[in-house]
Amino acid sequence: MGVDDSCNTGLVLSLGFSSTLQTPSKPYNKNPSFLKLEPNDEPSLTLALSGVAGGVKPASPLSGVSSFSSGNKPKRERELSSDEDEEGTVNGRKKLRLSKEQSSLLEESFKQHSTLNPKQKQALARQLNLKPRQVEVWFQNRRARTKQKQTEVDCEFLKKCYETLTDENRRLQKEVQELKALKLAAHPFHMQAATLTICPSCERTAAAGGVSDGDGNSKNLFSLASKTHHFYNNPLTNPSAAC
DNA sequence: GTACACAGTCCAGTTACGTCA
DNA sequence: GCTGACGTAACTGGACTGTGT
Repeated sequence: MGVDDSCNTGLVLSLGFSSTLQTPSKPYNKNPSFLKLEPNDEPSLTLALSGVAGGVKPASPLSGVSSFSSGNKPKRERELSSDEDEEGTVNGRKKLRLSKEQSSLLEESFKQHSTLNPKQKQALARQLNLKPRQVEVWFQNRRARTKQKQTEVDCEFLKKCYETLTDENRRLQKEVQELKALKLAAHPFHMQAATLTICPSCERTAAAGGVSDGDGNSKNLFSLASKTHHFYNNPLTNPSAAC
């Protein structure tokens, strides 16, 4: 799909929304998870150098080697408490199915806060007759699913944006063509110069083609065109951004 | 004040189990 | 009964933060 294609240009095109960036209120979160798009949010496209744009988590120079220097216990060993392998399974991985009551209570809790502090986790685990680790895992997976769903919704929204902008671009291109034709009809002698530009960023070059109007005033041949282009106040639809 | 170790937590990605068509 | 797809519990590894020494 064209929208998803990356060009290896080092540029990042992102769609942002002005009003409701929902971030969970907890100390550990540093990634912009749980970004929610609301129907009324104004989309804004930004173009930035990859890795320079805000919100991009910088890769640690030590990533990939940090485990060598870690003196920590292995995670598996650390996280398995003494009562945790009591099922007697080969690798301690016996999957259980949460009951409907457990699931609905977890859901209720998740609605109130998508992360848990240790006390909440303990309390919930006691209430559900689960291990705190299970509650923690459930919340992690639940957050991941929420994010995945949100990503899918965002993707659909971006597709629609793309289609809308494509249509808009087509319409504006057509309008430019019509205005050029109109201008040619009004100033047939300047046909050659008039074909030079359609873009405000080229205006300076075009101004060299200005002529005297007989009163000694230099007239910009492209004043009409540049006025037309100044309609593009919206950066989303400004064709000069593509230049 | 700084450096280090450690515990705790997060996320992204993966694995593996249970269920259902 | 077998099988593949799917949902999800559980795991792994890296990164980060807070705390104690």
